[in-house]
Amino acid sequence: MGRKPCCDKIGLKKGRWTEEEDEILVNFIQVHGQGSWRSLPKKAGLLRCGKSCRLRWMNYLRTDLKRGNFSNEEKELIFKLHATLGNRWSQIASQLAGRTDNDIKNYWNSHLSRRIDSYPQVNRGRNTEVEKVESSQKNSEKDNKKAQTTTKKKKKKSVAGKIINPHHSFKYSNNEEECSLIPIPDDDINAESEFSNLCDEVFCSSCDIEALNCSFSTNIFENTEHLSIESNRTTSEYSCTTEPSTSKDAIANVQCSPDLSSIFREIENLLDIKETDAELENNSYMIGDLKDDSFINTVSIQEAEGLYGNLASPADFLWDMDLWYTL
DNA sequence: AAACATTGCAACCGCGCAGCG
DNA sequence: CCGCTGCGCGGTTGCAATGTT
Repeated sequence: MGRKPCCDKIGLKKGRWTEEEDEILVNFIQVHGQGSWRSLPKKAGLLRCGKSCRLRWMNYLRTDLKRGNFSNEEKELIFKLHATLGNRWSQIASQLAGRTDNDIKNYWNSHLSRRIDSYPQVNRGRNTEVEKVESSQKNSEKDNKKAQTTTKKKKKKSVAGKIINPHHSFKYSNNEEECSLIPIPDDDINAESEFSNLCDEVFCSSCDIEALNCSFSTNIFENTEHLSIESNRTTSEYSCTTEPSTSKDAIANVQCSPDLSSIFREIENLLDIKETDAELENNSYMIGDLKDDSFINTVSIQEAEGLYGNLASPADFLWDMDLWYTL
């Protein structure tokens, strides 16, 4: 026996709500209050399903709802909460006054997700393994396209000064610099958690002793004396190769914290441009447009830092780490 | 100007869960 | 403990608005 429908759908209206229907619903709830959605339509005289009434009220007619564009503070909070909560939209919505889960879900799907496709997949709620694989495949396709465009760009210049975080490996990997490696203790290895396997003992041979903070998903350190790291800014993945070796065998693709890419995307967001190529130069992020290869803008490091102040979660901590550098 | 493609968002659908008898 | 009911959630769809060719 199948599940009983939530209401008798025969003769019920579907689709967009009219002003008259809205008025009837609002008036009824103002007099009788919320609750008993199943019986509400009949009592109120609406030819709608109870669920439809509830949805209309919760997502649109409630007086405490905030309309209009999401502020930068709200966007930042959504990023932050999504990193820890995944697609638990109702929980995210509970942290944003006046925003509904549907609002946030829609905004995420249409605006934000495409900007952070490459973020590490942390606690993604009820997503299945199949969905994760599919998502990963989609991202790869996008990244491939983007990579094809990016290769047309001129090679990046080196950055003056030291950067003590994955920026540096990113920058130097383009120049095929090597990083020497100090093995991390066994008890630091925990394959269960992407972030718990945090290695803070990777030293870059080309920039004295400064830590590169990367989170590795697999133990790639055993019997490895040298490690060369290539970073893909678009995917936030670091592909590692051992050195010396007869050939540069890729031994692992490791996921790293959202590095510069997260900042770049935020900048893209702020400047309302769709696809950029950005680099750190002269104490500013240089923003170029991939479409016509033209220079667009610079954003100071202080401005970029300001985007990510007072962050607390593990993921955000790593974002913060991305901003550690000395010049 | 028309046809087609893309985007944004309101609304729908099905499932899981909690409460209750 | 079991089945029923209603609610809430997250995924998906449909369509109007907007952009592009």
